[in-house]
Amino acid sequence: MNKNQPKDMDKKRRLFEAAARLFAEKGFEKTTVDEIAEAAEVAKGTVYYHFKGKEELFLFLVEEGMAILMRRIAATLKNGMDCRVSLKKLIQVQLEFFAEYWDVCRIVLAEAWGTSTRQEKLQELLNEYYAIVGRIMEQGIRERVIRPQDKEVLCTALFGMTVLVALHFLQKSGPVDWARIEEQLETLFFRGVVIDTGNGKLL
Amino acid sequence: MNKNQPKDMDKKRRLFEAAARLFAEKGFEKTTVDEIAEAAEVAKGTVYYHFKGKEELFLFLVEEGMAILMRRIAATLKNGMDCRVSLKKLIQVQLEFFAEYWDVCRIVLAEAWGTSTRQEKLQELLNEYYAIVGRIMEQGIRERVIRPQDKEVLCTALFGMTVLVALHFLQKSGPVDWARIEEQLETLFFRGVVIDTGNGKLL
Amino acid sequence: MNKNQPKDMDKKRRLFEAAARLFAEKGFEKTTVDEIAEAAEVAKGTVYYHFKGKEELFLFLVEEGMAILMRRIAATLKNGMDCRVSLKKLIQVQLEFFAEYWDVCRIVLAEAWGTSTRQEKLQELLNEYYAIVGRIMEQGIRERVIRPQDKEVLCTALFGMTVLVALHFLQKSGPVDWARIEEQLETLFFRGVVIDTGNGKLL
Amino acid sequence: MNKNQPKDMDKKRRLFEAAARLFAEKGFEKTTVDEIAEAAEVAKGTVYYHFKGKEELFLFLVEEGMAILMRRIAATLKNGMDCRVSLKKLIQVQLEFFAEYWDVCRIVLAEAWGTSTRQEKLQELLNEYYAIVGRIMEQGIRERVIRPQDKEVLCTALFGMTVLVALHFLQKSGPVDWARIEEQLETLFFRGVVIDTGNGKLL
DNA sequence: CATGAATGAGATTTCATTCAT
DNA sequence: CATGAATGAAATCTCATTCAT
Repeated sequence: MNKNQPKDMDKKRRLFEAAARLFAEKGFEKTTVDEIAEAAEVAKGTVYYHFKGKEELFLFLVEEGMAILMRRIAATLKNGMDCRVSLKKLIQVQLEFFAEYWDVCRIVLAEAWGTSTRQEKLQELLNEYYAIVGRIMEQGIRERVIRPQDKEVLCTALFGMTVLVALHFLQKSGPVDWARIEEQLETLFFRGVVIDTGNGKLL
Repeated sequence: MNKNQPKDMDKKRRLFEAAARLFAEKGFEKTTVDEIAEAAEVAKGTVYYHFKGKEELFLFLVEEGMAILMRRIAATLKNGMDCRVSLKKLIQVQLEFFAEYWDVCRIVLAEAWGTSTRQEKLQELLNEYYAIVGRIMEQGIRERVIRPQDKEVLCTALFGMTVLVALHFLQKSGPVDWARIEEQLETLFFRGVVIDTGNGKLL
Repeated sequence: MNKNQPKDMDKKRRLFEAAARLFAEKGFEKTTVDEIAEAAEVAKGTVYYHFKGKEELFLFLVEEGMAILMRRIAATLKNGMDCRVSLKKLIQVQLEFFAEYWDVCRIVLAEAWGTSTRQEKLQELLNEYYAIVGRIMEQGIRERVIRPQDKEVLCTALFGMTVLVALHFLQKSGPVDWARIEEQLETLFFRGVVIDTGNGKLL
Repeated sequence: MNKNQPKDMDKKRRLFEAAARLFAEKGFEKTTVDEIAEAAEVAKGTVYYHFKGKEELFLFLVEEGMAILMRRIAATLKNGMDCRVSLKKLIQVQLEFFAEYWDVCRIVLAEAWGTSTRQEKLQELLNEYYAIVGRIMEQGIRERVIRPQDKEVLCTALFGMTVLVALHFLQKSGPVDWARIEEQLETLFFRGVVIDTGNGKLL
């Protein structure tokens, strides 16, 4: 038995990847355990050997994904950083993550909006994320760099624009110019869409 | 023969309303046809008399919802309107719609991110919406009111921030101060988060 | 209201024809009342206006068909006819009938072999037919023209060969040379397949 | 681990046997999957574990049945056999098979006359059978033992008489004298019904 | 470690028939 | 005469989970 053949390679990882792809493509409910096992090229029983059930596999998936995002954010943000730099880097890290973990991202978007246990868990994970971003916003407002506004609006708006833009471009086939998108999102989030007339009036 | 008695009210409509409520409350998959029939106070067979199946009922729902949004947008935007006013009203109509048709929106949001046939239909509807918003952006850019940027980024970003903010607040129980949210989104989208220092530099 | 338009023409007859075609194509159970009504271009309720139910429509169909066959046979056979002529004419009439009422014929073949009420009724009709043919055979045996054999075997064998041959050629597309088939069946039934060696031995 | 206990006996085989019995007793449509599962002493889900659905179970059944008939025919016919012996044995094997597999035969007979996909499969199997019989007829005609006639007429006529006679007697309750029927069918097929007058004239 | 046959609760769907108009 | 919306009993099928090997 050659343990180095792809077939022998970590069945748990294969399950993880197959599940991520399928949940993203068809949603949690429409994806069957049979399909996951088949896509991962393991027997159905193996799913239940590694995970307590479909639900646990799902949570494992999402938690892993969010943990990765969190680690990346933590690695990027330094104490004492200018909040504008923090936000700039945050957008950058987010776009990178969304592009790399497209599947996890779609899963979160698709499954976060109900009231089941699973969905509450997702909300929790999102809230953890909002907490981090919220602290940056607070700092900015304290330092009078950011317009004093409702933190929750700012966090969810930033997340919403970033994630939907990323998803939109990933759904289209063809190469994506991430640098350009990042720059435009940054400008949009920092300065808005309206060209400054210099007279302080928007309209 | 009083056609206005609740019991005489079009059973199809009753089904529509029951389904919208239940799908939003519990999601498409978790809602059973039995429940829909019971909530609509019709026999189970009646669901299949009016709709080819659960799936078709769902699509009917989503199309109706999007049609309502489109009609509201069309009724609000006038030719020759300043594009800033148009955008302002767009945000307003969207938030209103999200709040009023939370249930349908949640369905759309939860089902729009995959790649199956059902989801393609939703993508199509979203693209129609983007087309309308895109025209406003183009006008603004032409009139040098809006910073020249990628239309697609602007449209999806606007939709993303609006929808995720709305969803976030609707998820939390308790009353929502929509006027405040609307104002903040407007400010954010028009002027960005960074306080203008007057010297033209962001950082 | 022009009563002469095809659409207004005898709805009962239209139902009859649609049902015959559909029962023959798909069998009794697989054919739905909706389909019959649609094919006949009448409302579903109309089926129940003219017939007590699906079962009755079926029986009406088969009885009509068998009655036609019986009438044709009665019109062809004369008292005092040579039994060989009778049998010749019987084969002829049968082939004609099978070709003309292919549908009814397929229905009988497909639905006669169970134990439900419907199928017992069919058996009854077949037995009426066998009775007539049986009388010819009896006469032939009495007159020492026909080899004395079990009447039931002779009747069912004659019916079996005629109906399956007819069906086989009707199922193939393209024109059928009925005269040739009739002649061959006659030879086969009268003289068998083996060429007479004149020495009285078959083998 | 005694594999020979009835309970250990392949559940797929138990399903097969239960289905064959029930389909023949009550017909395909009237037999429910619940009944089949109950008769086979397995859970309903087990039916769907082994077969894609009721339809597939049915086809599996018919194919098995036809395969048995084909094997029996192949085992009986030897190369170089006199074609009269071949035909004699063919009738014998067919009658034996019809008597033994009455249930499967009834299914085939009841379902073979339509034009749907299911029925096309049956037509295919019948054509295979006709091909074998056809070769015997050809041989006989070449050897001037069989009256030169349309092969198709001979094959379908032989099948038709055999099957309808068998069915007729199986339908009646009570014991059947198969030897007598076989002998009569043989005489009929070989020599026809008319007593040879020696003068070469039929009429 | 891993398997896959087996399960059964519960879902979706079908369809002959009824009935008010 | 004819309709077609409505019904509900009964059917088919799905699928997460278990468990003996």
